[in-house]
Amino acid sequence: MMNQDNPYAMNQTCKVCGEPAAGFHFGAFTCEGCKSFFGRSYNNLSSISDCKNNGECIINKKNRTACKACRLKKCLMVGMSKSGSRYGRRSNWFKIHCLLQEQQQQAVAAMAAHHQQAGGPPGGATANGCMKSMAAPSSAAAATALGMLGHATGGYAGLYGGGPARSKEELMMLGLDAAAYDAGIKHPSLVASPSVSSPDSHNSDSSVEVSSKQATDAAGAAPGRPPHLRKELTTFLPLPFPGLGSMPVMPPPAFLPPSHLLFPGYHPALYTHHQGLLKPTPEQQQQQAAVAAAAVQHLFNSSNAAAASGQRYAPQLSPNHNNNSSQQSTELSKRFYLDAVLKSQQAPSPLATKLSTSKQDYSISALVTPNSESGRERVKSRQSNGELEEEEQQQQEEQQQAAQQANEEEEEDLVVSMTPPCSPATEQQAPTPAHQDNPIDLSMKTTGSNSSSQSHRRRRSSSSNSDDDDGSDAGSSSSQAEAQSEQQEQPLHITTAEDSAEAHNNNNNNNINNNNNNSNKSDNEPSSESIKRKLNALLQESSSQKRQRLEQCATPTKAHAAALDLTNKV
Amino acid sequence: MMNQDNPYAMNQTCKVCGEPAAGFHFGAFTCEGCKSFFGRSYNNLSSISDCKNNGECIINKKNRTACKACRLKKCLMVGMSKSGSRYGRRSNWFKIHCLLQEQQQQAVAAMAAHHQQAGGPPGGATANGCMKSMAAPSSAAAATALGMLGHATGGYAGLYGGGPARSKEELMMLGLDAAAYDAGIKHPSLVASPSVSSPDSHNSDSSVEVSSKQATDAAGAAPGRPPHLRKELTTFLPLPFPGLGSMPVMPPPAFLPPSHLLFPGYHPALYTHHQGLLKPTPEQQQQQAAVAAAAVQHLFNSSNAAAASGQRYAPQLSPNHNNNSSQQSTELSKRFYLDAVLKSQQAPSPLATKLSTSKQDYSISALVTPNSESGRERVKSRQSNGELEEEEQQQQEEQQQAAQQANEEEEEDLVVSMTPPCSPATEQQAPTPAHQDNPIDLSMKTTGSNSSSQSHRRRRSSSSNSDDDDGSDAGSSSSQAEAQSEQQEQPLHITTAEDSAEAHNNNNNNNINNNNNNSNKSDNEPSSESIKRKLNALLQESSSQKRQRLEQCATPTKAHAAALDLTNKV
DNA sequence: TAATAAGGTCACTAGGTCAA
DNA sequence: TTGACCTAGTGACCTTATTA
Repeated sequence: MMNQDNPYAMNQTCKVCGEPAAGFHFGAFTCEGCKSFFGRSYNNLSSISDCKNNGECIINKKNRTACKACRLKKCLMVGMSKSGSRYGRRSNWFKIHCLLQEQQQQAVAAMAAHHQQAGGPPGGATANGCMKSMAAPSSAAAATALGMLGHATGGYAGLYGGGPARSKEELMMLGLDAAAYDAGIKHPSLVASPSVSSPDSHNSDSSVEVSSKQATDAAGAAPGRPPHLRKELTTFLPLPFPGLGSMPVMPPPAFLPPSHLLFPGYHPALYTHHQGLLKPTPEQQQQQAAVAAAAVQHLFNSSNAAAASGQRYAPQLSPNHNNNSSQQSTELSKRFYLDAVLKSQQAPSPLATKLSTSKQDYSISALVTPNSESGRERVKSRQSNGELEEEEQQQQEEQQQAAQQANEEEEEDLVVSMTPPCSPATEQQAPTPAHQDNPIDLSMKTTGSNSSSQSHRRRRSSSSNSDDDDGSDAGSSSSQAEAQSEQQEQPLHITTAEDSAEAHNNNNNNNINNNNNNSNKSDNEPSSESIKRKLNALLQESSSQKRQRLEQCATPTKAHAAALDLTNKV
Repeated sequence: MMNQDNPYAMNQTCKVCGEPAAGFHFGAFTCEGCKSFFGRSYNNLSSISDCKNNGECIINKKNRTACKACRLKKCLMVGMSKSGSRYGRRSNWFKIHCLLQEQQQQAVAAMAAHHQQAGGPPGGATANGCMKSMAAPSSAAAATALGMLGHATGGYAGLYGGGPARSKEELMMLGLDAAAYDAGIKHPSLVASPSVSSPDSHNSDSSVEVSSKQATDAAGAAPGRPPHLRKELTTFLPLPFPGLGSMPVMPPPAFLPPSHLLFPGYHPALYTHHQGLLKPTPEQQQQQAAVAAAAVQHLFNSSNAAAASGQRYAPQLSPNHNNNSSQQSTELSKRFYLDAVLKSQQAPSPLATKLSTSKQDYSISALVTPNSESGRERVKSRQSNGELEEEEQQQQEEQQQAAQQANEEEEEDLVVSMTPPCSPATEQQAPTPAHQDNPIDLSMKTTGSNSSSQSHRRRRSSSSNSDDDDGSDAGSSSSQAEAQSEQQEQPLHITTAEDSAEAHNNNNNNNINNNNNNSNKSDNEPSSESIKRKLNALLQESSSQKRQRLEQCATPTKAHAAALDLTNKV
C-alpha cells in the first residue's frame, strides 16, 4: 500500500493523505495534490478557513479537500516546510534508507494487523484510528505507528529531516497546536522521542540550531528531553515516541524500547554528517513562515480544540508505538547497527556528538554492544556520540543566532531508525528477482516500461527515457506496484515473465555494476560485498524489485551499478 | 558538523552554505550544489535575477536556493572564482592545513558552545547569527570566528587563496557591493584581520595584487588593513573578520591573534615558493568576468542595502568570532608552529621570515626541537604557552579595538583559547593507530572501508559504488563524530569492542598514511618525518579519526557493506 | 599512478499552468 | 480549487582533465 509506485517517490505514500507519493516535497513524501496544496496554502493562509470540527478532521485521500485547515495542519505535522524543500537527485543513502523504511513499514503493518486481530495493543483501537487519520491507510498507519523508522513527528517529518527542518515560524505554527498537544504529550503514552533521521537531506546543520533551542525551550515543554530532539517537534509532537523528548517528563512506556535504542542509526546527528542522507531542514522563508504561522495559529488557537487534540493524540500515539516498538525492537537494532556502521565509516560529525546526550549516548552504546560485529557497531556508537556533541555546539551557536532571528530553526532531530522486518518480507521478495543477487537499486529510476509517463515529464526533453520519475502518476508505477505488491502482501510474484525480465535487466545492470565494482572493489574493499549481501537481504522484499526496475532503467549509473553489484553478490 | 565527512573535502564545510563540502571548487571548499551553482551561474549571469531583499539574504543550507543573486554573491565573497580553479591532487601542505583547521574549528566550536552555555560572549548572539549566515552552521561559523586559520576575508576567501585569487573582473563584481558593505564593515564587530594563508594554491599571487590595491583603496574603507589583504574583499566584505580590512578603521579584535601570527605558514608568499602549493591564480576569462561583474554589480548596487547588510552582519559576526578565536588560540599556535616548521624545512620565503615575528620564531624553534612523542607533547605545551603569550599581545591590541568597538567581546574567547582536549582524546585515538608514529595521512584518499561514501563520490567513476553521496549526510561523518565525541565530552566510551574496532580502522588508515608519507617523504625532505610525527600527535585527536573515516569513506558502498555486515550478523 | 577538481549528466523538486 | 503536467533549476553522481 505504501509503496504505490512512484519510482521517484520510492514507493512512498503521501504522508498527508496516504495516497501514493509523487515525490519528496517540502520535506515530506507527498502526492501532487498535497504538494500543490501546501505550496499554495503556505503563501496564502488567508484562503484557509477555520476547521469546523475543532481541527480534528482526519485527512485521507477521500476527504483531504474537505478541510483545508486540517489538511494544512497535517502537512505541517508531517514535517512539510518551505524550508524543508530540497532539490536535486536523491542520494543513494536516502534511497537505501527509504527501502529499509519500506521494509520496516511493511513488517510493522503486518505486525499491527496481527496484533489487532489478537486484541490490539493497549489503546490500540483509538490509537490506530488516530494513526490512520494521521498517516494514511494501512501501510502509512503502520509506519506511523512504528514511528516511521524511528521518526517521531508523526513518524513522517522526522524521518526525512532528521526531524523536519522547520523554520521558527513553522514551528510556531506547529507550536500553536503544541499547547494543545503539550497537554496530550504529558500523558505518559504521549511521550515520544522525536528522533529524526533522514536519509536525505540538505539539512545537516539544522539540527544543531534547533537542538540548542531545544535545550532552552524544550525544558518547558518536555523536560529531560534529549538535547538532540527538536523543541518544536517535541512540543507539538502528535505521535510522540517513548524515550525521546518526553522521557524526562515521564518515563517511557515500558512496552516501548527507548527511543535511542530504536533507531540510533538514524540519529540526525549521524546523518547530518553523513552527506546526503540526513540533511537538516532549511530555515528559508522565515518571515513568510512567521506570517503563515500566525495564520495557522489563528486557525488552531482554540484552547478547547487543543485540549481535545491533545487527548486525541495521546491515545493514538501510544498504541501505535506500543505495537511497533515492541515488535520492531529487534528490527530496529539492525537498522541501528547499519546506520551506526555507515556513520562510523563515514565521519562522525560534531553535531552528532552534540546530539547524543548522555542518554542518547548511553542508549547508543547499549545498542552497539549487542551487535553483530563488534567493531562496526562500536564505531557507530562513537560516531553518534561525536555527532551529538557537535550538534550541541552548533545548537549553541544557533541559539545565539536564534536569539537574533526568531525565524531560524532548523535542527533536526533524532532519529530513531528502525530495522525493517527483513527476514520474512525479505525472503518473500527475494525470490521475486530470479536472482537473489539483485543489486539494490539505489536509483529511483523507473526503469522498465512502467513509469513511462512520469519520468518523462521532467526530463523528457533531454532524455527520452521513460525512466523514472514520476511516479506520482499511477501509470508509471506499475513496476513499483509489482514490487510493492510483492513486498507488502502480495506473496505472489507477479509474473514470471516480469521477473525474468527484471532479472535480465538486472543482469545487464549487474554487469555494468560489476565493472564498476571491480574498479571500485579495490576501493570498496572486500567487505562491501558482504555488506551488499546483507543489505540486499534486508531489502530483498521491496527493494529488489525496485532496484531491478530502476537499474533497468536506462541508465546504469554508477549507483545503479553499485546496487547491482550488491544484488549480484546477494 | 563541520567535518561532515567528505574525505576529499577534508571535513570542510561549504563556505557558501555551510553544508559539508564536497571538495575545493573554484577556489573554495564548497558542496556539490554550490559548486554546480557557481559553475552554472558564472557563465550565465543573465539567469540570475535581482535579489528581492537588497542583497542581504543569508545563505545557508536551507535557503541557498532562495536567492540566486545572494548565493552567487556569497560564492564570490568566499573567494570562488573561475580563475581560482585548479586541478590535480592536493598538496600535502594543503591537507595538513586543512586538518589543522579542522581541529581548530572543532576546538572553537567546543569553546563557543561552552561559552554560549556559560552565557555566551558579549554580543555573541548577534555575531553568531551573522556567522551562520555567512559561513554556515557550526563548524563554518567556528572556522570563521577563528579566522579560518587566520584568513580574514570572511574566513573563506583568504583561507584558501591567501586571498582568493580573483580576476579583475571578479574583483569588480565583488567590489561593486563593496561600497554597501563598507558601511557595515565599519562596525566594530565587522572588522576582521585578513591574514591570508592558503595551503593550497593557485592564488599565491592574487594576494599580492590585492594587497597593493588595499594600500591605496583600503585606506578609505579600512585603513590599517594588512597589506596582504585584498582590496576587493576588504572593501565589500560583508562579514568582515577582525583584523582584516577594517583593522585600520578599528583595531583588530583582541580575541583574534594578529594575522601574521595566526598562520604564518599559510602566508601566500610562503606557499608561492613552495612547489606547486602556491600557484598564482590565473586570471582567465577576464573579459567574461568583467561582464559578469557588471551584471553582478547591477544586482547588488543598491546603496541602502549595503547599509542594512552592514548592520545585520555585524551582530552576527561578533559572536562567532568570540567563541572561535578564544578557543582556537592554542590551536592556532600549534598550526603556527607546524607551519613554521614546515616552512623551515621547505624553503622559507622572504614573506615567511617577515611573518614570523620574534615570538613566533621562538615558538617555532621550540616546537621544532622536541619531536616525536615526548617531543610532541612538549612541543604542544610550549606551543600553547607561546600561543598564550602571543595571544595576550594580540589581545591587548584587540582590546584597543574593542574600545572602539562595543561589539567586540569575542576577545575573551581568544584569550581563553583552549586547546582541544588533546590529551585524552589524543590518547584514545593514539592507541588506535597501533603505531604512535602514525604518519599523518597527507593523502586525501579514502583508504579504508570506513568512509565509503565520501571518497567515492568523486572517484566513483573509478569505483562503481552507488554509495555515497550524500553524505553530507551523516554517514561519512561518523568517524569524525567519534573523534569529536571522544574529545569533547563523551565520557562514555561506547564499548571496548568498538574501540578496538576503531583502532583497527586507524591502523589501516595509518598504514595507508604511512604509504603516503613514505612517498611524500622524499618530497618533503628528511625532517618531514619528524614534522609529520609532530603533526600527527597534534592531530591525533580529530585528524586521525577523520582520516580514517575519510579513508574509509572512500567507498560509499563500504558503509553499505558495513551495514550489510551488521545485518548479516543480526 | 593516484589524487582531485572542472564539467557534464541526469535524477529530482519547486513552481507555474490549466483543464476539470 | 484541485491536481496532473510542464518548466526551470538543483545537486548527486560520473567522466575527463590536470597535478602531485
